[in-house]
Amino acid sequence: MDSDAGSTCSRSSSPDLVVDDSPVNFFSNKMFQTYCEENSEAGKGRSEHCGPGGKNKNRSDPNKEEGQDLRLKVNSRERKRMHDLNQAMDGLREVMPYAHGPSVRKLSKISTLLLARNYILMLSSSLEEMKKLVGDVYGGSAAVQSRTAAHPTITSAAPTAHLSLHPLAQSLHSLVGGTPPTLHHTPSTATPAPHSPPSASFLGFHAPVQGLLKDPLHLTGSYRHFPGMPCPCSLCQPLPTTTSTLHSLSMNK
DNA sequence: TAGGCCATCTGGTCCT
DNA sequence: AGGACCAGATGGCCTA
Repeated sequence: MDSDAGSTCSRSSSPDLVVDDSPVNFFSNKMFQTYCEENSEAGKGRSEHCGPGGKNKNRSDPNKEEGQDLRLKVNSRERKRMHDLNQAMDGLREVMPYAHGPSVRKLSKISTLLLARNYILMLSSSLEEMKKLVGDVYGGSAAVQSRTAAHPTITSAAPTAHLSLHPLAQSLHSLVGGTPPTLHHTPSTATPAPHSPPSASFLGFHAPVQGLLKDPLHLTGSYRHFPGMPCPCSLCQPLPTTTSTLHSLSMNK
């Protein structure tokens, strides 16, 4: 009943509603407002029927009207807060090296968080590797330090990730039976804009993996795996090399 | 049909 | 006092 409207706009973290990144625009969205109004009515009904939660105690309160208004306001705020949270989650999904698109099921919240965590860890370790590599190439850490000092943002993990991901992808997906496609190494385009977020194409993966893998984290086959990309499934968990904290990669659910 | 995921409501707690 | 944040409860939708 009441959740019909809710599910319509929230099931997919409001992809239909979010036509603008601005939260203000989002919440001034007519559709959302309509939903809120409808849901407010539904909320009343729900309260009267002692719906979810079943914690309604003062249904016969003399200040019922005021109490209801307050309750509706609080509910609306909470709803808005959760929508903001979902928007942020969508924003996180967008920058994750994972297949996007209408035909690909959206990552769940927990999977998004796990993937993001692994992604960060992988980039961190890749950055360390890159520093070592550059240090070796230029014969000393001084060169590295001078370069990083001059261009702090250029020490983005992107090239690093590209270099170190290659063996990672090979090893991981040979284990799971996937056939990691040849990584496109295009030196001319390998260097991203300094402030551009890491993307799959930048990391050398211009196309999704051909195979869809089953995984033990309840990700259905509709999820696409990128070779070497951090992935919430345990098979694709990157193997940390630098930090001890990386041993707890698989956050216990 | 069971289980996963999600949105929503709700009351409590903490902060400004 | 009002708002933000949190966690528990509940019910709907979807998929295996």
